[in-house]
Amino acid sequence: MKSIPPTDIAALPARDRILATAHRLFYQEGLRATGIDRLIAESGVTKVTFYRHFPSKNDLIQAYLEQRHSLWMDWFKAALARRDGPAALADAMREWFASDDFRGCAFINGAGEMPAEPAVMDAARRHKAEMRQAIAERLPEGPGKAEMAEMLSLAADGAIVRAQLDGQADAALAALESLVGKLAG
Amino acid sequence: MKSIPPTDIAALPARDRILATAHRLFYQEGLRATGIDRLIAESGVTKVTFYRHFPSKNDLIQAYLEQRHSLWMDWFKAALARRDGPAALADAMREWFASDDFRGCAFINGAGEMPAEPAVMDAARRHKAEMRQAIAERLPEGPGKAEMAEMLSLAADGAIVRAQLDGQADAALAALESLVGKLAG
DNA sequence: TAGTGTGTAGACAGATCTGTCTACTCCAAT
DNA sequence: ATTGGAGTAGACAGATCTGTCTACACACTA
Repeated sequence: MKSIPPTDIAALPARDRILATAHRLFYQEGLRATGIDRLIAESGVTKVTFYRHFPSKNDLIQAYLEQRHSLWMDWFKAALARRDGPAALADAMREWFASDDFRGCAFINGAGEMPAEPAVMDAARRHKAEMRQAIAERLPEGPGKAEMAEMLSLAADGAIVRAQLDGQADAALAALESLVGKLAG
Repeated sequence: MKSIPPTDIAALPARDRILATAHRLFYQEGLRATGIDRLIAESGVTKVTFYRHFPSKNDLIQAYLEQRHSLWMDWFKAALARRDGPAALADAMREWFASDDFRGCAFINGAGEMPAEPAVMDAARRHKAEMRQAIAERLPEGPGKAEMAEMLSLAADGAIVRAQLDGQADAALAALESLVGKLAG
């Protein structure tokens, strides 16, 4: 999976530069760890421009989470479609974990960091619900479909966390593949 | 599971009051979201006392993570010992998720929030490694033991994240129990 | 008694944070 | 030509943050 978002932002309009920079820094370094002066410097805009497009830092955080959700979910659905059955999930995770900028799930990270922000918690909940739905849609119809989607989602989140904390993907992927294999067998 | 750490701190020595307050606030609200003036006010100590015991906020964060690890792991091992087989894991999670102060895993939250702090990332990695080991130790000897421990750990982390983001435990527990049942079957 | 350790009160400093504002320029549309 | 939108430069303000410091009191031990 290529970086989300694009890293060459110079030709973008100011708003997109800000959002791309925010996306990169918020995801890599944390929401509160990223100050607006740094966002402004790296976006190549001025403060007036920054605040013209995003009235507050929280607005930018929300825009970042929306963009993240949209881009990630598009990628996820496409990745799941490349192979039949639950093994597609492991393949998708392998691809994601291998990307240079992988640092876990932005929504898990955000919810852990800013539990007092309803917008962040809502975004996280909705993101995960849609991830489960995407997984479910690729499963064969039948009485165990919903349960299988729940279990696969649990496995995926466990693997995401494992890969993030390990700082590398091998053990997470091995465990995920074993688990998916058990569930598919 | 009763709250970690104790909530009635008035009779404790100053250092323990600081650490207990830090534990509560860091876990509930986040590391950076908790400022030292608040810690000081709620600990009932002065600034000199605070800094006499913890030379910096980062030192306090580390002490918090160490205490958290120690208390949680003691509880986890005891909880796993109450029942034979992988179902003990689901029981332990049920107990934890039901506690009033449950807000996910302090180590996942910390790693998501402060990836640039090696001490936080190390603590998270070690915590999860010891959790996997605790799970493994309760499994029967055999060729698939290590793999099973890996899969159960993945399931546990997935359930932890799910319960945290949902803000309630039902779906997480149902999914975990299904998954554990599949693995044990 | 003297020394040490631990506690109190809270003022202070500098850094960093988020957000507000003035003044100006350029471009496109009317 | 005029207007509006979007961009520039960067100063400024107040709040919040982490950490430093003076002065003093009390308890315990040798």
